[in-house]
This record gives sequence, structure tokens and C-alpha cells, in this order.
Amino acid sequence: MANSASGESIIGRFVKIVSAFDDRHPSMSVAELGRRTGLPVTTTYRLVNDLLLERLLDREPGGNVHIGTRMWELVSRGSKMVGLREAALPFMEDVQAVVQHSTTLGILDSDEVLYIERIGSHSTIVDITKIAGRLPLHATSSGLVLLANSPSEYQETVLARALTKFTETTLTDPSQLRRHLAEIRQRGYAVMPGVIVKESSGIAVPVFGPDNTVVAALSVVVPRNEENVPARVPVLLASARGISRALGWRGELKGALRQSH
Amino acid sequence: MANSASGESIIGRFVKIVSAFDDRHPSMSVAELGRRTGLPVTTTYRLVNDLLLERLLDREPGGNVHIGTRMWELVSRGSKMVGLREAALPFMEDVQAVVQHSTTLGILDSDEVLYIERIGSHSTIVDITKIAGRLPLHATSSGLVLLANSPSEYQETVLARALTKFTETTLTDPSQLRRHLAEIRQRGYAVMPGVIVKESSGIAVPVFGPDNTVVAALSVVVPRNEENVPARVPVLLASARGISRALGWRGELKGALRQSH
DNA sequence: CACACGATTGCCGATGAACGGAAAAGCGAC
DNA sequence: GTCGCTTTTCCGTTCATCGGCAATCGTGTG
Repeated sequence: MANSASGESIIGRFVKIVSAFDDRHPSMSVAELGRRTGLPVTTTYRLVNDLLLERLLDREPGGNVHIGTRMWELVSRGSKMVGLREAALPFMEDVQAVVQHSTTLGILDSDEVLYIERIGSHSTIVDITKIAGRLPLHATSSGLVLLANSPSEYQETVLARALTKFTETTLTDPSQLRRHLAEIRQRGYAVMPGVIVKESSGIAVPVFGPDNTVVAALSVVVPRNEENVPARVPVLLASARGISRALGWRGELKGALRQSH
Repeated sequence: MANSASGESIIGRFVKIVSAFDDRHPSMSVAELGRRTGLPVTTTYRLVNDLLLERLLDREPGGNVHIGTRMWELVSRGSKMVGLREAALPFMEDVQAVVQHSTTLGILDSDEVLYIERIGSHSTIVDITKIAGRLPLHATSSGLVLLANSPSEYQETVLARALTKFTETTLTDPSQLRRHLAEIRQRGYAVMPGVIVKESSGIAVPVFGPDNTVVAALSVVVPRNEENVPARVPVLLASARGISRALGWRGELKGALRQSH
């Protein structure tokens, strides 16, 4: 804890400040930042000043501040996300070119799907995924693929929670989901019709890392009324293999049970 | 300044820690982190612990730490870079498809070009640009475009510095550069043969923001021996207009002097 | 022009989180 | 076992952090 009466460390406040910015609030006055974070006025100004000095925040002509270029740079330079994204992008473009709908790459983080990259969709389809956005595991094709390839104990902790039902096709019953996860694991892909938005279907496949573990899920969102949805699967599988290989994966070694059936 | 004997604020140390990670050192032990940052051992461990608690750093099985997923998420969600990147990506893909060499998007930051995005180049060309990487203004086509569209006082401060000569074609003479900048501003694009790497030429054009200022430079790197380099320019110009429009630019309003000649 | 309202900066005493040395506990490797 | 390394625990000192209060700046309003 920090010197603060409220008992927070500076790091905690730093997180609060950075969290105050999102795509709907990319910049704001320091006063508003204080309001959004709930920090005392003076404290906010002092801290913002420090951050400006280090260029973790940038001040724009109007006086508003936003996440600093330096901050983006440092994080991007050091983060492993960028490597993953760069490896995946060319293959995602291939998928995009063939499927013509939005293509996403997501990872499992804090019991949710975190979308690392997303391309496409000048299309009319409803797609609520955003880069650096999150969605629940049980209600997305990506999430189910990631969950299906997790340790079963972890699966149980997730299934034990209250699972929100977005549409009628959203599975929320643990035993149903358990069966479905097994199926996904066997088949090697997930197809979910309208589990979060009625009008669209998600298809997702796993992406493997060097140690043959699943590190991400590659997925597309297509209109639900399309009949031959499963026809999309091979493209995804092929591209996912490409990404996996770019990440250092060397084909299924021991312990790869998938093609067994 | 902080409680430290060395007289640094926590924010400063935070920056040191994050800066210690890059593409060559994406993860390391806490001890090595302490060594790289020059911070006292105990301090490093304490601070790293705080950062782990907030998930700004992640600990991996081996014990090594790396930039946390949460950190990437927060910064990406709030940063304006992502919006710029997303607006530009589809057009960059178009360029990429036509030109077949690596395409980059760079902005002006701290007297250097900071590359926001880069695609392409399974090709053989030497291209040293990296995402979140930096190169000097005077030695890149992107940099010269950005500089040419900056206030002349700023140009002078940059020209006043020692300009490193990477190859024989790198311009380092202030007066020569000044002439060249004027030309770039007039023509609306920059073509630089082998200014930083002998074998390749860079071509760059400006990208405009809503207020008709230059916010970024779109560029490609092609083999130098290619004869019809200027033939690449129109594609770039067209794509740059596309990006500009996606950013809210509404065509050249008052004060647009470029087509005058 | 005076006024109100909000954002921003300056001041300052009290407090406790941050600091970092030292030493001990793990952990391999030879 | 013993060396070399990383990591953790302990603890007294201290100064940066904290945040209330008030002054100042900036902008729009009656």
C-alpha cells in the first residue's frame, strides 16, 4: 500500500489512470481523469505530471492528455503479443481473402477471450470483437476452442460460474458444455451458430506453440443463414497450421491425439 | 523524486523496467532485470512483485517475467496508435498486394521515425524497419516526408544536429537537405535510393489527418536496381488518400499548396 | 464588465510506503 | 560437500507521497 489514505500503491493508481482510457475515451482533461479514476484532484495532477515527464502520457494542444506514444512503443517493443500478431497476420489475410468476413485472433486471459488482432469486415455482419477487447469464453467459438484445450480442472472452474445466456443458442448448462468441449477437442474446431449475436456464426480453430500447447484461437464470423458453414473449416485449419509453424511448432509430436478417430 | 537514495520516482523506475524488454529480450529473470536496469536487487524484487500483482508483468513457469498481457491490453485499448493502425491496415494491404515489397507506416516522434505498422516482405530485400522500431529522420524516405511537412523552425533544429551518413547517398549537408525537403513538399512524395541500406530504395508519401496536417508517412521499400521506381508513387498516393479519408480527412481545403505547380 | 464555474497550479505539514543493506534460504552444477 | 547464482525475508531510516485548502487562470454567460 502507498502513502495514500485510501491504501493504494502508486502502481495501482497508474493502472487506474491507464484504464481510464479506452476507444470511447481516447483523451480527456486531467480533471476528468481524476473524476473517472476517483483519485483526489491534487494527486491526479501530480501523478499525471510525472507521467508526462516520462512521456507515458502525452498532452495535446487543447490540454487534454492521452496515452503516450512512448508508452505504446515500450509495451509494443517488449510484449510477446506483437510477435504472435506478426506471425499470424499474413495467414489471417489469406483467410480474410477467401472467407470475406472478419477474421480474429484471440488468446485466453483471465478467464476470457482477449482479441489480439482482427481484420476485415467492411461487411455488413454484426461483429462485436475489437482489438484488445474481451468476450466470455463460453459464448464465443474462440473461447470454446481455447477452453477445450485447457486442463480439465480449469474447465471445471469456468463451468462452475454463472454463465450468461446471450441468445437461445448460447450453451449455459455445464454438462452440455462439457460434452461440447470434448467434441471440439476431438474434431479440432468449433462452430457456434449465433451464441452471442443471433445473426452470425463463429468458427474457430486452435493455434499451436512450439511445445504443442494451444496458444491462440483463429476464428471467422460469417452470416448465420449461410448453409455450408462447415466448408469454411479447412481454410481455417490450414491457416492455423501456418501460424503455428511460424511460431515454431513442428507438427503434432507425441501426445497429439486429435487425428486418432 | 522518490524515496530512493538515487533520487528517482517510481514512474522512472517503471519505465526502466519496461524498457529492459525488447524483441531480443522478451523475458528474463528478476535478477537479470535488476542488472539491466541498474536498480538495487531488493528494490527490483519489490517493484516486480507489485507489477505482478497488477498483472503489468507476467511470470512464466521457469520463473522469468515478461511484459504482462494486461499491460498490452490496457495500452492498446487506450492508445490512439491502434486506431491509426486499423485505419491504415486495409490500404497497406492493397499497396502490399501491388508492390510486393514491405510496406510501412511511420509517425514522427522524438525527432525520429517511429514505425507503427509493417507488413509484407517474405521477400529477399533488406529492410531494417520493425514495428515499434525507430530510424533517424534524415535517412529514411518516411522521415523526410514527415520532416518536410513540419514547421520550418523544427526542421532547422533537426538539420542543426550531427547527421550520420549511412551510405554515400545519405544526405547530411543541411543546405542540400533543405532543398530536398522543399522538393518533397512540392511533389508530395519522397524517393530515396539507398540512404540507409545500399541495396534498397524507399518511397514515402504523407498521410493527412482531419485538420489537414500530416500525421503519418506511408512507405514502401523496393530493390534499388529496379528502374521504374517512380511508377510506384501513384499507388502510394492513392492509398495514402484512402487512409487519410478513413481518418476523417476531407480533401485538401484551404492552405493546400501542393497541386499548385 | 462583472460574475460564475470549471480546470489547473501552488503551498505545506504529516505520515507511512518505499528504500536498500544485510543476511539467510533455495537451487543447480561440478 | 562447496561454490555461484537467484530469490526471499527482515528491519530501521527517511523522504517522497499524499491530499486538503486556497489562489489563479481560462472561458463562457447574463
